[in-house]
Amino acid sequence: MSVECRDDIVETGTGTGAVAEALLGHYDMHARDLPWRVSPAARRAGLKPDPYRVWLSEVMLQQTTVAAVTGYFERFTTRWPTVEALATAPQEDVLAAWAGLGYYARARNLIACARAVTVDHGGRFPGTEAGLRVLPGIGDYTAAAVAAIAFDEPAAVVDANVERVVARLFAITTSLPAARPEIRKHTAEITPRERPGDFAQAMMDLGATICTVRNPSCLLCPLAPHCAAHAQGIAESLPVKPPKKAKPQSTGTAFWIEQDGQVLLVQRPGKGMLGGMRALPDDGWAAGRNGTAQPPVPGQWQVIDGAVAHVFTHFSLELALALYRGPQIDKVAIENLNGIWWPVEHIAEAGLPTLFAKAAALAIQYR
DNA sequence: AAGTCGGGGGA
DNA sequence: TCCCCAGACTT
Repeated sequence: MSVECRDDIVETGTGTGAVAEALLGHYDMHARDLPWRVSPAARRAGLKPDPYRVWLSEVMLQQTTVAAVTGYFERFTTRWPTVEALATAPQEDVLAAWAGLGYYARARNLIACARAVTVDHGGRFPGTEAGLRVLPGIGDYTAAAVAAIAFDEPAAVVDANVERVVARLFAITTSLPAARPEIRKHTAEITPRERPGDFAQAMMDLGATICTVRNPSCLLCPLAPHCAAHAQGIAESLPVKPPKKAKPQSTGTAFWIEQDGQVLLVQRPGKGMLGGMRALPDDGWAAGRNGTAQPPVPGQWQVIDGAVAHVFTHFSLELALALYRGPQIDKVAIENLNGIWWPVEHIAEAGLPTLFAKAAALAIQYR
């Protein structure tokens, strides 16, 4: 029996492997300065990240870029500095603060998770990956990330950046998602017992700044000597992804009913598209389905066709805007249909999702 | 395994 | 335009 010794395969165990060593050395010099991050220097001096801030940032960052999250993170942590503060906030306030960030189930789960941590765990996040994993809105990735970054667990943190870096490091040509188990196994192999949180963040920094989807900067990459895809000249082609499906086009109408300086809003159903969010009344458009164009009340309407074009994850929407032109409406009767009369001057604080914020901005021009 | 669920930034 | 992003959850 022979033993092959390769410096690009890192042993599991107590030591820091060659990949982790090279990566952490680079991270110590080039870590991004992010609002939720404890710098590697501060971290090594003993400063621990606040699990609440780590968790909040990770949930906000799910399928969302750093640039989009930064402002939201600052506003949330200023307004709700602790998990208990967030847990006791009214749901509508949290959803309104989340407006524009997208994937609103995250906000609903954020509240549920904050309340579970406060009520069931005395305000302290579970310190293990398994303990975190069962909380609302915390999946495989987020459980591993919080465990590693906030609690120093050597968890395998696999996000889209790590998938790309690892697929290239090991020249994995199996297409996603079939390659995921293999990627996870290799990630676990190269994750060090020392500084697992910095390692995870370093991998994500690398994916975001050097090991990019297109035009990776292999000449600047600290892992290039260990990278099988780079050696084969196939880095940019990995990971292999399945072809994506075409997006159907839907049409719908949103309705602007304004009286006495107030506009009629509704709260959308708690699940599904834009669930729980305040919105303009609409005609029931949905994924791959057109709305009826039927107004919620009879009367005279001015219709602006093609007012808003908006692209969702799995379909595109062309939204018409219908402006109510009278006669006078019984406002109390409308309220009984779950309507909310909102001052137009303060529409920005209604927390409308971007689609309806666009429609509202146009309506205000035409009123 | 496939579908649902936002929005914006970069090329 | 197209592509992707610190994914989770449901069916």
